[in-house]
Amino acid sequence: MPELPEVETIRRDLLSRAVGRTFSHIRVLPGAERIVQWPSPAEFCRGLPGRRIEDVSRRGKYLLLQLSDGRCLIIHLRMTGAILHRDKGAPEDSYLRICLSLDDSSELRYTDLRKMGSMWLVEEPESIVGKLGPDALEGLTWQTLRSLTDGRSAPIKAVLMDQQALAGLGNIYSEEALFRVGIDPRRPAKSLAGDDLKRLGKAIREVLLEAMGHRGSSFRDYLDAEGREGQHQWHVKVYRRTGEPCYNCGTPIERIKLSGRSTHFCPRCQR
DNA sequence: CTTATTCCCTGATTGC
DNA sequence: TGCAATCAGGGAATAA
Repeated sequence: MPELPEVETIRRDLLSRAVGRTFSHIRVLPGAERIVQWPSPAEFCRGLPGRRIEDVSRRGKYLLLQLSDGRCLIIHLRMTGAILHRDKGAPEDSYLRICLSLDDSSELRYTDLRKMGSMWLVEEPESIVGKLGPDALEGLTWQTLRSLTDGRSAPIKAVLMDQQALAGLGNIYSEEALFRVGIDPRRPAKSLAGDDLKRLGKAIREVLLEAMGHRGSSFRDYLDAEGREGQHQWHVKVYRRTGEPCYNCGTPIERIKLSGRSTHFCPRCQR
């Protein structure tokens, strides 16, 4: 389930592997049409060939490929999407949904077991990513956190995962950041003091940078653009550790449902 | 405006 | 052991 560190890892892979390359043939495999959100799959396949990839950027969990004709290819991986940069003749990958051939006999293979990912080919990227809040890595200050949490009675974890408040955090890294600062994920966002928010902002940054240092977390499906797993799953403190002892105090990690999402935390360390 | 729930999708895991 | 129910979860849509 790619969150900010995973998407950023892929972005960096693509900077060296795809920037400067030009799209040739595009294939949307049968049954994968709904991944292409805009324009129609047929227009999508006609629109990309001949366009060079000028840059790859990121907003939250969205990847943006800036193209030579001024348009932008936007990709969201949802839970099981991956972008694999392979030689044309490489062994086939499971769950291939969209194949974007490049001019150097390589291809970007979009694989996605659950077919929930999305792509857009648009003139104006803000039409897709404009609704996002500030990026959790680039745009985070504690004053920002204050303005996001102000007046909100929703659990702090729900606010951290709200992409229109703060873009980039999902279940893994919101849980890890809250554990790091000892804050109960159920606490109403507005109940956090300024000092809590300062520490939380720092923890979010630290957790994201550490995960990026490990090239992301591979719990089930995540692979980088070279097809390799990340390593941060071996370093999480609470995520999916239900019943296992807290590394701080030994208390079993609890799992609850919060806003429809499973949530892991230490009932003793997080108040 | 807010927060909570459902749906999408398919393979892995859990429970009886 | 076998098979059905549940789980995983980002974000859009919908309900309240």
